[in-house]
Amino acid sequence: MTETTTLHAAFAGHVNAALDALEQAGTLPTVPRGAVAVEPPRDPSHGDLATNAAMVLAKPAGTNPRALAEAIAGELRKVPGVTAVEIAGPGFLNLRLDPALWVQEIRAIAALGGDYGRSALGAGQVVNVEYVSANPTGPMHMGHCRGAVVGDALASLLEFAGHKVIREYYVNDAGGQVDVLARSVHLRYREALGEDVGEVPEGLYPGDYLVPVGQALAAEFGDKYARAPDSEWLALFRTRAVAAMLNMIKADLALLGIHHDLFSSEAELQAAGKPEEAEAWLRAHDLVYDGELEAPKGKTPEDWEPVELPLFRSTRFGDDQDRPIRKSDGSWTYFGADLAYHFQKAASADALVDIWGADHAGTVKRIKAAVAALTQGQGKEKPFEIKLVQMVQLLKGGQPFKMSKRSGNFVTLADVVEMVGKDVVRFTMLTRKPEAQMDFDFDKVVEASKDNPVFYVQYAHARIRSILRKAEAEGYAPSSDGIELLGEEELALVKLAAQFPRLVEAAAAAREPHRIAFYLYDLAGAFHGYWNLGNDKPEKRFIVAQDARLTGARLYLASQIGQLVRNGLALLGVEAVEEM
RNA sequence: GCGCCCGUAGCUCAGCAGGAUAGAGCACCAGAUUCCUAAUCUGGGGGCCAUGGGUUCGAAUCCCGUCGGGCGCACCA
Repeated sequence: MTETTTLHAAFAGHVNAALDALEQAGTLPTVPRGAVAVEPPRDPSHGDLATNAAMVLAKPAGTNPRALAEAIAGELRKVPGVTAVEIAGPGFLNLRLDPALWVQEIRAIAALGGDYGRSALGAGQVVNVEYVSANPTGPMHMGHCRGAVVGDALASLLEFAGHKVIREYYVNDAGGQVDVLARSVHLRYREALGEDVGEVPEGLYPGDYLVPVGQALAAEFGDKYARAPDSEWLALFRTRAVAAMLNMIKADLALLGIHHDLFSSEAELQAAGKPEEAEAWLRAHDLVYDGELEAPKGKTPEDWEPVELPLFRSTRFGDDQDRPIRKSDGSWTYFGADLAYHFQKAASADALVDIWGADHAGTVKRIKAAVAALTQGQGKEKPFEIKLVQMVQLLKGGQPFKMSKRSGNFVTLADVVEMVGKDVVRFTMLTRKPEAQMDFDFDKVVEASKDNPVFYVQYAHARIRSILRKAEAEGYAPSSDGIELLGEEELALVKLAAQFPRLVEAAAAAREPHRIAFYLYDLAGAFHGYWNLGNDKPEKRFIVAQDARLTGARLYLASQIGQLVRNGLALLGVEAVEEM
């Protein structure tokens, strides 16, 4: 065997081979097997692995589950290492495996090291993951944090599952907000020149973070633009301000260990005429027309008046109303530029994933519609998913914490990372499924107590490193020589470890990195439980005096569990610490 | 009014492409420390999986209605 095959992958293959054999023998007609699963049963007394193949295939095959189960069982009994195959319940096939087979899985972890769990599932397909994409008008705040962490972990997970991943950030540097930014910076520029500007007027960004930007411009240009009309400085100040904000955002993201491959500028996209190209194509296919915008649903504002605008026919794709791609002054709406942007992304990827905040949920339908229309027109529709991460409610001592970029009085990501650390922030954001709302209580998280699952997991790794150090000092070394000496308790740990590869695939397919975090928590729990056996029973400790073979085998197991914890934490971007 | 997300133990949440008796942490109760890190572990009580229907061999999981919470609803981004 030149390639190391993990145990679950091997048995998925064995079940498949058994079905092949039955097809060839004419026992089973050729039917799709998509729903066939091979997984450990919830109840360990049911065996080591179970498959639902007979139940799932009975109906399409026109036979009954028990009869089919008998036939499959016959094939599976031939597989080396299978000690028993039982048919249970409505037609489950429960397999019991030779413990030696499980023990081999430890060697697989050792052989593959950091690659244990890596999958070819993605088959090299290029997936573009766009995440964060916060407006470049200020530093990152906690509202951006969840999407940033989830997107980054998802990107790592997809990579590990065999995709080529592009980590992309879309820079909205073309709209009205960046003009406001430029004017705010101009104010700070005049302030830096000695002018008393007083309070920052309503409608401009008041945050102190713009002060150094104004100072830099004052140092570079003197009072050249202090009294000049904005036509002379607006574009320049906008460019400078956006660049400064982007640098700040990149520094903030770096604190979380996040680095994008690509920053795409909306302004450059527009300068290159991409939205015009998209519009022309959509008009040619009757997907954009000049029409009257409907009044908003619900409460209609007093100043509502009908206008004619170029509209995209998103209602054809299930949206509530057609959406404008240009404003009445002819400039692009956010949507108009965004559809061109997504079209551009689709050209260099096999699939697209966007991570958005839930406050943008209302625009999902229109952009999905536009991407479907445009990529269909290009030949084949590109898979495009939008993962919405729900709001994070910031609490401090039970009191809600308000965040508002305009007030300039918000909780920055940098502050939080400084307070609690990157690992706590990242892990905490991943210990809840993204589509559920979340409370982030500072006092709780700052506590850094055992309430934080991240410590529980890191502690498991630290303990492993600790025992390996201690053993080395006492002259023991991990060794697979005595691996057959490992018993029930060790096997339970191995069985949990062996699930990692299929978990990676399931999590990647579902685009749900949080599953890795929960798995690591379980794994850490199993390890701590095993460790504590030694409290009552000295013979269950890792280091057993006078038994170098058993000690070596247990250290070998510990070492591989440590490797596994590192592999999982690496996907989440959390450090595996040596000691605590 | 409409769209999307959520509703599982007292609290915070898992539940793996419907699967066999619904899980964990916290809190509560009872225990464990001359012991490789007690930042830990062992045992116990606690559930009409919001609610009413439907789909099927089987539903916390899929479909429809209702109730409750969140987000959004012009040319903003």
